[in-house]
Amino acid sequence: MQSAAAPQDVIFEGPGHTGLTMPLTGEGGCPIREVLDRIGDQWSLLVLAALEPETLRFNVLLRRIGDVSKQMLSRTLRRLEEDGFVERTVYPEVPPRVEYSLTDLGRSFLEPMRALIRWADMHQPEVEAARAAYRARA
Amino acid sequence: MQSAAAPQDVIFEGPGHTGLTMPLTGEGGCPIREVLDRIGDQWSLLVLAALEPETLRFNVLLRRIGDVSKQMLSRTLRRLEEDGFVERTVYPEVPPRVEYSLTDLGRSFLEPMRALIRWADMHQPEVEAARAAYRARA
DNA sequence: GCTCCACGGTCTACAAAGTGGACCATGGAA
DNA sequence: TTCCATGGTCCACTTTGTAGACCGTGGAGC
Repeated sequence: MQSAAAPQDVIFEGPGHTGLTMPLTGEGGCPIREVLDRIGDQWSLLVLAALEPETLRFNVLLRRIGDVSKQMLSRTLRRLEEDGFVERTVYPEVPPRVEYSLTDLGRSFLEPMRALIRWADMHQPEVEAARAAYRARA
Repeated sequence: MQSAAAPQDVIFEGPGHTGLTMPLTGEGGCPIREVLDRIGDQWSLLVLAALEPETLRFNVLLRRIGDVSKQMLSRTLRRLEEDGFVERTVYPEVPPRVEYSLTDLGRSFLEPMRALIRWADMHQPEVEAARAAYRARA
């Protein structure tokens, strides 16, 4: 539901894109906040990226990412499962085997993410330069 | 610098995009982590969006976003300034006036962000459905 | 038979990060 | 004289994340 723009709403529109009018505050549904709720945490994005090429088990994922704690990985995966980004399959064997894989929704989410990652990769030198300039000023 | 792919590296590549090979771990420069360092926090993205249409003063920004604390807004702005996304201009008046505006770098960053926000807007129903299904299963 | 390991987690202290509100100096308006 | 607004910082408190112990099961090695 796309309601009329309130005075303080942001009209987030750009070349070649459909315009998007939205509030910034938490009360109404703000798409930016939606995005942040999904990927704004430390780990979700890394998990999705790790699962992109292949289905992985819990402990493999843990080692692949490296510095995530079991608890956070567990939570992150549950939230991603809840939101329909990731599918969890339990094989009732001993020792237990649990596999995580991307759903179509999760896969489609990575599409726009790629653009963002490429941006970061391309503009990293500019960011570094800005930081150096800032340190020099201060 | 784009080094050769280690076995556990993710080859993050998609239709119509330049491939990107990267580690997921924190040691090497992982572009995903770069992105997260920049926008992964609660507020940076909202600040950038708020500043997109117009230059704003500190307290206006504070009220516009609504539920950000002074401290966090202050920190967020300083970090964005440091990274070259935002420009800070102080007018030596009384009471003090400080204005924040986007730099070209900041503006260019919002470009790929738009795609992500549109994704969130478009796929929100699917996410809701996934959540409902999850609750029903549980 | 006895010990040890791997599996996918959860639980529990502890540490780090975020919050809301008080506080600062200044000058203009009421 | 009192009060407000400015752009912050500082402090106590709460929330969030971390590292590591722990769980039950079964198979491998001794």
